[in-house]
Amino acid sequence: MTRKSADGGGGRSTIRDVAARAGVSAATVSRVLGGVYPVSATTRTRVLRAVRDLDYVADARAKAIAGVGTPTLGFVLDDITGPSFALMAHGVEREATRLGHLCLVCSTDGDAEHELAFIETMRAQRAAAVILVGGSADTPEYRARTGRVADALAAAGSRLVLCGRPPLDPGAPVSVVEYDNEGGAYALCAHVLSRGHRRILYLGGKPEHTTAQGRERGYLAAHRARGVEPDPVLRLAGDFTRDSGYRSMRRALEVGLEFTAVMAATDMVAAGALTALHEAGLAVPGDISLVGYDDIPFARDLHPALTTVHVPYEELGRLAVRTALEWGRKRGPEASDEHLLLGTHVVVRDSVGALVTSSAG
Amino acid sequence: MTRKSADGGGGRSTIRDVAARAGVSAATVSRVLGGVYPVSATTRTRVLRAVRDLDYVADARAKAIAGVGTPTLGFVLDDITGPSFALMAHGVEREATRLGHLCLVCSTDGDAEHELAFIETMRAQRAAAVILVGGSADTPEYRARTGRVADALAAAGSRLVLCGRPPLDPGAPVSVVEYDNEGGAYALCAHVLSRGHRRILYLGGKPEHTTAQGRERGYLAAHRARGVEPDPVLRLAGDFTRDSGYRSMRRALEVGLEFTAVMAATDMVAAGALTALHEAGLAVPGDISLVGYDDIPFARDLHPALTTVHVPYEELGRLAVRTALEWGRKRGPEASDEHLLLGTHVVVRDSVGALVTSSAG
DNA sequence: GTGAAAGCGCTAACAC
DNA sequence: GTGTTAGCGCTTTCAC
Repeated sequence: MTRKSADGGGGRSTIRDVAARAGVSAATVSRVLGGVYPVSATTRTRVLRAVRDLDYVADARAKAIAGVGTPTLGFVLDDITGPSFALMAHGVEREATRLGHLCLVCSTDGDAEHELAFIETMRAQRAAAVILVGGSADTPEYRARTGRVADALAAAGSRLVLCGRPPLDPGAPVSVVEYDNEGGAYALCAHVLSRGHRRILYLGGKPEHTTAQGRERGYLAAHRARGVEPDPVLRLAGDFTRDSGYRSMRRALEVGLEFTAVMAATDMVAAGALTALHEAGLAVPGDISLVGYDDIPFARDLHPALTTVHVPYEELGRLAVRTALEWGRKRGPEASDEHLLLGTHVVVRDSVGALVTSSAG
Repeated sequence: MTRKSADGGGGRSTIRDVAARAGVSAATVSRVLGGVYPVSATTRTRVLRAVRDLDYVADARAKAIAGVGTPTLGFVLDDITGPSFALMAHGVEREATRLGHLCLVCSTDGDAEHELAFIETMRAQRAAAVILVGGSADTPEYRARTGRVADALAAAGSRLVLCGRPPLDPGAPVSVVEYDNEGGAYALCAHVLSRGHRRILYLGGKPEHTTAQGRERGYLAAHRARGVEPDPVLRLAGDFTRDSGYRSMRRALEVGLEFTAVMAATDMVAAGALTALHEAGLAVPGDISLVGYDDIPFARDLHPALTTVHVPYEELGRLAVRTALEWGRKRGPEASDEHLLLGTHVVVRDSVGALVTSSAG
């Protein structure tokens, strides 16, 4: 048999199989399935019946290549397991499907190589846009290479969007949708400072990570605005996990670091730190104050409820796809590279106490 | 201009553009890009140079249609935002890309209609498999319709896999990879019972949800095995969110339900419940004991650390794709419908106390 | 209204 | 080694 015949239950059937069964041409089948083209009622029913009989579904890839496919959108994130990533991913996915796009995902576990490879794959898939979700390690190579893929994407009529990640070098054809990372950290730290604390332990992330950097800048700036020089000894690197927070806190306690408050780079880190504090018999906020960052749902259920900064993560994801898609629509005579900066705000709960001292700082 | 010419920076270029620029035929370009076909060194370099110049990337959809595409795999979940979903999703994604597959995602927010629609889309995309992640509402219609799409997928050489969701009616062409949901609940509840508790409040999920049902069955079975008849008044429905746990707990307290322990359907629910308990001035486990389910990373950081049941979620996700793909490979003469059942285990932490009574129960 | 034919971007069988 | 040709499954002119 030279030609596969797709009978009822067999392999996938093609438009020609349907055409044959209905006694019409493939073009006619395409037309009735297409919707609005004039077709006689009887032909239409015959075709529809054949479609049902064969359980036919048109091959989306073939349609795409013929120019009428479902647009696709790629998105990349470090690790979907992190609550803030999950929120952004959710926003991206919801908005994309709302706008009739398919979502191709990839998690990179922070591997830049992997990220680049996926972007290339998306280019091959002719994705309408690719969204990079969350911060990344910021190195000159990163900027150069990402700038290059942004160019490639742009040249192919697609678009790179940075979601929750700072812009590349100016001129790079990217859209960026981020939140005021540094500003949030500044406000948060200012709050802690205002309660009298002067030695605030900063439990950070990887030093080269953009998100970690932004938050640290906010921490530093808030101190300086108050005229207090932050002790470098109080800044510890780590990563954004619960375990990292736990370990860092233990270490800090073991080596006898002196501090009255701790500012964790994320709520997850804060959670781990809190447990370490409890285990050491320290009361929060009685002995030590603690703040996080992200306002994940869980933050309320820590004990004490965690003071933190709220970030509109889901909104961020939604905006990223909207921005990307709108750009695609109005692109042409100078659609300027957009840069959205969403606001954050600190949500005060019960984890920071006032530092009572005999003399004001 | 009748033919779009893809010069350096313009639109996406085709294999013919590359061929023209290199002064060879499209077939030759395809061959050098393909890899192993014999091509003269000089031709190869010329072609490669043209590829670089044009920044050419072959259209994956066209390749797919020609029979050499990157296989794709669709996966569906309720809401990526839930920690256990995120874990499974991570497992799925990691394993899929490890095996060279692309991942198309879709979250349904529990909407069965949406789920079905996405499966249909996956069929159109000729996905190698579609994985349904997490439990679902279990109704006769659900079974019938899902069975039908399973058939359709099977007929098209694809595969439906249920990950963390119980099997459909026997005979349906699906693979299922689940964990011992009921068994875990049984063990957990038995543990609480063994500490002397007899009135255990069950904070459940939606009554028709398979996961909620399984856990409730475990709760019930453990009671009966101990010879204690569970009071129906102590079973409250809700959903799997933190807020639901918080609200249910408050209600339970307000209406004066009597209980000495609470078993929450998930750790998230437990987190909310814990906060409500704290707010009511009740000590855990001093006054009331509490257990969760899922063992999400956060569970350790609740105060007290939460006793819960550990589920190998990420592994579940990985196995789901492996099962699906292996099935595709060895399918043919009776590859039986697989059904994997992974074990769970309770992890005892600090949230349940012994109930001291004058007379044993 | 409907069919034949060309074309989307690619690969593979078949020449030379 | 390399070009030509014929598909892959679909849509869309262009005739009739």
